[in-house]
Amino acid sequence: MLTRPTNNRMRKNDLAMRGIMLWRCIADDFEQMILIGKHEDRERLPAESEIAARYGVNRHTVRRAMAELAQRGLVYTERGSGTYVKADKLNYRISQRTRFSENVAAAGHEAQGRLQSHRFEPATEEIAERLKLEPGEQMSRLEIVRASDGVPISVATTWLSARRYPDAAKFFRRHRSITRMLDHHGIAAYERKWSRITAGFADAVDAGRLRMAVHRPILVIESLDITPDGEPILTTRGRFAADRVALIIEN
Amino acid sequence: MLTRPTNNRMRKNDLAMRGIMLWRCIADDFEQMILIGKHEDRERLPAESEIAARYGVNRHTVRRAMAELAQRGLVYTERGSGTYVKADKLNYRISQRTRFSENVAAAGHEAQGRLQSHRFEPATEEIAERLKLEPGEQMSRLEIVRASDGVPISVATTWLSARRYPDAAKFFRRHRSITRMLDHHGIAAYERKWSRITAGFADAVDAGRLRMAVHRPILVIESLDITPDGEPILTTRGRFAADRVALIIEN
DNA sequence: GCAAGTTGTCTACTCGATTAGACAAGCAAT
DNA sequence: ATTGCTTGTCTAATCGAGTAGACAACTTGC
Repeated sequence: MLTRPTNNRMRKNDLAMRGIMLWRCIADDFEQMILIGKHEDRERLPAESEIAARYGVNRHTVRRAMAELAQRGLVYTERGSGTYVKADKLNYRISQRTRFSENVAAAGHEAQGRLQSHRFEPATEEIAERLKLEPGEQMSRLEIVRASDGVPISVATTWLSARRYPDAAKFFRRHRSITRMLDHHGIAAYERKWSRITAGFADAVDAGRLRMAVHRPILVIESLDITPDGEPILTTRGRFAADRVALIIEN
Repeated sequence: MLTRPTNNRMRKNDLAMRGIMLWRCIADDFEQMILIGKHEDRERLPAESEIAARYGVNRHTVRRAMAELAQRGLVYTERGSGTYVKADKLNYRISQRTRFSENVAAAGHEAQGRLQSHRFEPATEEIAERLKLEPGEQMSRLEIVRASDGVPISVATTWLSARRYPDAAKFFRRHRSITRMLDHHGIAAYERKWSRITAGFADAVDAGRLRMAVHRPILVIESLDITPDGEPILTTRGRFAADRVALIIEN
């Protein structure tokens, strides 16, 4: 809550608040509350008109704040009913068969994937070693943003050999699926060899793509995918919005 | 500096910056730099036009930011010459004879004092013990904001016996000086018995009066003043903007 | 003294934030 | 089905942020 919710004339005299728009203050208040965990998942928030009265602002200002929170995936609105907290994290299972779309489908949502950028670059030592290639070999580097019901979940950088998979970007752009892109290159099945999980903070670029604030935490998953024969195919560095995902590992 | 100083069209798409005004971002950047100590005292900042070019904004927007910083006492402008960093802290000497006005005068500045509020309240045990009064005795409680050349330095709560000094508020309001207020009550001289120094953060009210951000540190000085005979006169709880003051104790 | 550079001030304009009010559309419970 | 409440949408108006340009007033170095 604002320091003085009922009086927004004082806000203008409050140094800390000057230069920050009303809707942003309100949005930040609710974001804080939700991320702190003060609300249940699917909990109904007060009506827009009530929030407006509580802050002493117009209802439209509250709507602006809620629109912001909705875009960040923190709440969702149902016309005629109310605005509800979306505090559930996507349970993202990391297994031998790890597929983004299947993880999202299992949660009852619809998955989207979008190729943000594609370029060729030589393999670093690190990547060459992972994929058993020569350092300096030309690689396809795909930057893919993945979302669940429109809410961005992760941004992943994927490297694969440009020689072996020359049309990776083209096929991914067409089918929006790594699985089908590999299918076009004659790889019918692939599985996860290993995953390495760390945590950090979103940089400006990732934060923008994930529609999250810069200071929020992310989960970083580096991984290697192989054919059933053990042949390395691709390696990925994924950054997951930690506020929206929980990783599940079952043994 | 902003993440992308040269391009402020991207700023609008940056989630973290949406709803925060341009001048506020620029002001925050410079405040950060100055408080971190990246600038010398009296160092000249780039010209307004150059800062504007660097951020890709209009010069007026920079002026708005600088006005903010000037009001917070972080910079000062000299017409025709430039804008300069004001990173020097007021050396506030705590001695047997501690006077705000004398400390400010010693630094070559002009002191101001303003009675923010005045009310009567019974003495707490703590205060009664300090002043050798009965708990519950009626006290005058003065809230005084003190400034140096217009920059707020401290806000102090002073308690003295309403019975012995019935016109404390009236005389202070007239002369804006504790010394002269006491003179009217027949106290020609007084001295500091003890001071107790702690640190903390400004609450919303103090932050507003000190024109500082809520999260900035303050020095808290509790003290007792007595007559040369050892008779307790008043006790004070002062909150000093730590960014603007250094306390000097010489033995 | 002069020229170059800097802050201070003014006007005019556009755009978005915010307010205000009204009504449509949809949900839920009686 | 009706009633009450809620979100969605629209219009109109005010105010401040930000842009643009010009000029005055002032400082500094030559």
